Amino acid sequence: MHTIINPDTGHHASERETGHVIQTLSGHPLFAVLPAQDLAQLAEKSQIHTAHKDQVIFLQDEDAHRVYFIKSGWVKLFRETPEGDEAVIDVISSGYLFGETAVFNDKKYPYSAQMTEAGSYISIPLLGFEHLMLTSPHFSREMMRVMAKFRRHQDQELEHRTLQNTAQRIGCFILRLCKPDMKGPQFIELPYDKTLIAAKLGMQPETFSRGLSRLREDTPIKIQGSIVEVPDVLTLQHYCCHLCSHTYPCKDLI
Amino acid sequence: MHTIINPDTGHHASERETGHVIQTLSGHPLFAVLPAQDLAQLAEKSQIHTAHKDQVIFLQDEDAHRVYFIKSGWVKLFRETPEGDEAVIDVISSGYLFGETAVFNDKKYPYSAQMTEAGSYISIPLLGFEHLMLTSPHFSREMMRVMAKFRRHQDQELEHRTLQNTAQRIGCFILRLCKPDMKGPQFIELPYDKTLIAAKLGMQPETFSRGLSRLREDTPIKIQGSIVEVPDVLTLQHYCCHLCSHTYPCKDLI
DNA sequence: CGAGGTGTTGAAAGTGCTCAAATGGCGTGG
DNA sequence: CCACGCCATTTGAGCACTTTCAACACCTCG
Repeated sequence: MHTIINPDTGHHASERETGHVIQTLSGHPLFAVLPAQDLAQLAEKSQIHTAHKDQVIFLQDEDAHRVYFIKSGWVKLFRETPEGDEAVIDVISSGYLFGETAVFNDKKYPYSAQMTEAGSYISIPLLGFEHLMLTSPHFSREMMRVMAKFRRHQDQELEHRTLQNTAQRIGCFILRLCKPDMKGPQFIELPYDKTLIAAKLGMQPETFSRGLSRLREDTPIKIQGSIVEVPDVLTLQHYCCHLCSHTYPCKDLI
Repeated sequence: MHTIINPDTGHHASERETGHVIQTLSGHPLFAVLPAQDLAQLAEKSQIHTAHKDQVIFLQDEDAHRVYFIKSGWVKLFRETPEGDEAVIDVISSGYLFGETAVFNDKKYPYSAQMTEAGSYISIPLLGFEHLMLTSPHFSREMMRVMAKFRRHQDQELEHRTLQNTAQRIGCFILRLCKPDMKGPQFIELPYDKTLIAAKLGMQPETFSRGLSRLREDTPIKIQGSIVEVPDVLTLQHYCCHLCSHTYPCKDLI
């Protein structure tokens, strides 16, 4: 059921593709600090991949040869227990880097990565990435900035699990999809499966469904399928955030 | 009840103290990579502090001027919500660095730090630390290694909250205090308050107490006060780890 | 001895999970 | 076009676990 991509069987990058890679990567603060020459060199060795839904990008504990950057679609990062349970570490989308922590320590991926919506991503050779970290202080500084930001994100995640109930966690999830400054009603589309959102928030699908109902009772929110209407950000914010040590808007991660 | 230390009122480091700082820091892989000269320069600007129980080292959102390194005692890292609830991020001891994520992003501490047992720590000027990261690739590489390791630690923490019940989390906590290779019985002393352990594991003190009782029923473990006798690591391991995606021994963090 | 802190225990309420079943949408094959 | 089956989602009922509130034991310290 899992399809493995061999990262080494990709075609050589065409010039046109390399240009595309450069353009995509330079949108990320991490690569934006690189001199054009370094970026071009890295891009030449990188590849663009398209992936179908459910495609596995790598598996936990596999030897890591490449790091990845999402262009489109959604990627689930997760670990599996011997019993077959799955712990979702994160679900990330366009503009996010993953697999990069393998550069340090044991050069094995610490989690599995799987596409949950069809999309595309760029793969970058680990060695080139590592080389940049050793030669460019700006690059490594930026890398540390990204890592530090992610750490805060994780701290917050853990805090939420401890202090918030399920309805509040769901509300917080929706809140992050809203435009914080926008007054008045806004319409949000849930970015992926409710089942997957549940897993990401650390709850069962049934609990998620009930949590959504409760949110509907407790706040003026309206939900139809995957469309959520938030009549007023402030009300929702008051409902979710009063148990949290962070102040809204608390945008995190890269 | 909170006592604030002003990091700037410390005395100038004596030569003898500087030697001590060098010796302590060089025990950490992060500082071990530094050339003797760089380390000496950093140590000169660093200070040793002794702290009593409950002393506050810094508060969340405070401007960060120094990073810290524990020599002895235990330090609680936590955040507080407007409602007065406390989320314990971690409880760390000798050999651990903290406050260092403030170097990146906004130069504010992302959490509060408080001594929970009397002890001592070294404070290092943020600027000197930052300078090293920009000038020494080895140092910044090591820094990233530490950060990456911590990230895995956090991933595991989150997984535990999702998949393990309280008794198993407690068992896992005890297991980490054991010598993994040692056959036969071993005696462990709980390193700090049960109340604090409960908070670190994300549960109420009562739940911790009951979890301990249940652990006593389900495994051949014996507990008297803060002394735990583990007759056999394997039994405990089987009890706690079968729901976890990591394989014991799963030592983490620095 | 009394006060305060730490840890334990009991009872009741709340929360989330499990298992089971129903609902509804959607694509496929007839 | 419709019937069917599959899958995601919802709903229900019962259960297990955790929290809450309250009471109490124990220890230490003044």
